[in-house]
Amino acid sequence: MVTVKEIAAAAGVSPTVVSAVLHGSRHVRVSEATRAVVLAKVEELGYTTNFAARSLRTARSGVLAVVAPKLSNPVFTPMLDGIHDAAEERGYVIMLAEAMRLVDGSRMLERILGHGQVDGTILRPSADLDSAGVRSMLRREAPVLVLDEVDDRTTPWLAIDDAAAARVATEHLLERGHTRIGFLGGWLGPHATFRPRKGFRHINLRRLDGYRQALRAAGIEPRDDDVIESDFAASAGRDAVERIVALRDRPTALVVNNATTSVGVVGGAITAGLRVPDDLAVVAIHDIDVLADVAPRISAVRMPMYELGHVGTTLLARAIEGETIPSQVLASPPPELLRRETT
Amino acid sequence: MVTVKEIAAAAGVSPTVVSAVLHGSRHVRVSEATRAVVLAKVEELGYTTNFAARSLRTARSGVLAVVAPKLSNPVFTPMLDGIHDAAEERGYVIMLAEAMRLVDGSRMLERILGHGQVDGTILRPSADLDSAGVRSMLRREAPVLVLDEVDDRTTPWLAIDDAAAARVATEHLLERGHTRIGFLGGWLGPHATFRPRKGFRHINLRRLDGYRQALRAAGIEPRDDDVIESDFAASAGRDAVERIVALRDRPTALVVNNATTSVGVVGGAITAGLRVPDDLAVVAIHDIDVLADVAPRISAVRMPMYELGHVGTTLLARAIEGETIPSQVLASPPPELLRRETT
DNA sequence: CTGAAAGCGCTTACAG
DNA sequence: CTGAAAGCGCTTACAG
Repeated sequence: MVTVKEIAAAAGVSPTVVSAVLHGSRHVRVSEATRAVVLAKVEELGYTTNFAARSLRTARSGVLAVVAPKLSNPVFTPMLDGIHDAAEERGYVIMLAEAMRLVDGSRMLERILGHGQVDGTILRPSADLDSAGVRSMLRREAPVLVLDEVDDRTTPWLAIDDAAAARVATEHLLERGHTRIGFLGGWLGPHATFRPRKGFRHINLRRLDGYRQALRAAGIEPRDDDVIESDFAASAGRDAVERIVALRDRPTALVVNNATTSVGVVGGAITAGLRVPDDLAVVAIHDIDVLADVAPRISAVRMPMYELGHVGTTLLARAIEGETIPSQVLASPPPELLRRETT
Repeated sequence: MVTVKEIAAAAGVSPTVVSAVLHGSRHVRVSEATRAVVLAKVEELGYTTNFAARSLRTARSGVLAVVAPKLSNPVFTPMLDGIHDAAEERGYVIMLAEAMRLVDGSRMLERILGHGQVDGTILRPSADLDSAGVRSMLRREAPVLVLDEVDDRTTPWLAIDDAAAARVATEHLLERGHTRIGFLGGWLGPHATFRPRKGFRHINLRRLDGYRQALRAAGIEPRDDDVIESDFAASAGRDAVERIVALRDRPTALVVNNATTSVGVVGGAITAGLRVPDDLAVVAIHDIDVLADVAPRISAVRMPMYELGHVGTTLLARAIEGETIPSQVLASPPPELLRRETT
């Protein structure tokens, strides 16, 4: 392996100068001639940086960890794009980890908790913020930013206005003339397996709040039996629709709190012989590519996930540089309704 | 930050012993009593490994880079699961990178090409193996394994029997009585923007081969105009179906060489007023969750992507340890037909 | 404009 | 069973 020392020897300068040529220095000034010689030798001998050595010396790795549940969820795709773009702009590289895999003793958790490998972490929690792995992460000295969720502890967070998103969806259905609107999703009510900390309104509950606000604003009292608990799997939509169809007295429209589930909802409704949107209208919260390709195309509320990822990563980079960063709701762009064929 | 040296001082032993307690050593033996004291101090002072220092010393980072086009493609989900599982078993951690982002000068490429950060790379190429970034990666001394594709250069590869997958799909349609079967996908024929190297049959062309083999085995001469070039985007399926519907003389069944596209194909067919499968039968190559949730549910050939990722990662780990690994087609499990409602 | 030297924290052959 | 010492490759205050 070619080292700085070898380049220095070949170019007839000191390692100091090589290092300065490679990425500048406040203390060292290099003449154009020297710089050219060094660069030529770097090229000729095929020098590449040893990042382990650099990290050890500078106490910076240039790596950000991104932890999320089910990274393959298409909802995260634009968020990851935003994270990548901001990371590149700020000189960082991304290490991705599934939250589910961060069990005690996993290699990845070891690295996030250790030194010299990860400068900071973006954590997109699932409803349960309180796994042992996550808790130890929050105790680490390296900065953590909670993304797409609100945290009532001291960790800084950046979230979308989820209540507004559900309001936009519900208002759209109200405008289409519906008065009996259901809200379908996971981890919502008394049957949820996840128990939020006392007084803490997690992402799904904040959306539920928005849905209820919109109904009340239209003079409709929300009904608890129109809040339909389901799972997050794609198949959960089909299961839920089967239950809904069996009801004698049922909603004529649904706000579906999960883009993937909405595909199953519409698929299940059609299989059950319902006409969509005539017998059942559907709006998904979150837009994903496939919603525009199924038949009928599914209406959705676009969430600013790219912007969330981009702004969040920039905030984390600032935290790493020592700034104290504020927790906040992403101001713009607001959630936006995309009307398609299911409403 | 707590260091090995500090633990040693607190426990009244040398750094040598601390290191040996933390992860064994061929040369150093430690008594149970000493071990207990060291571990107690590690716990008490909250020691965590500095991975930069370890990597520098051992010349191993324990990090594998995984490079693929569009990681969010659901087709890759099980492959990434397999990679993660095998990595964990072998003591590695994964760094994910989008191939498209590995442009010249990107931070991530820099790291893959440098030392001390990445021990080896799994490369799932897109049809064009020849980007500048990829080429320089193949020139690096750190091992590279090409996954889910065949490479005619010296890089070792592990691939699925893609011809067999297309054969299975085509044979199923033949059994259902179809005699006019089309093959729809990207980068197939003379109109493809990608030009494979002379004599090189890339993944899509190998599937095309399998489709033709199955037709010929049934005594049907493949027709060039039944090979329908499309894009990989989900919307490409809708566009392609519009073109197909417009034909006076058209296939009654399609093998769709892309799971996401197949959703658009079925959606577009329904929007165009076709009955699926009566007017148009569809089989996708690759099974993804959503195919089982749309209406009608889409038939597919399951590809062993989890196994591909798992075996491939194990091979790469062996290559890193100095073994010469053979290029091969994954022997089992074979591609398997999942019959649903579109055939 | 350039060089000599120290040191980041770890692991490991070697000596006892 | 344990310790002293070297060194991985880099960057950086400091001296000139």
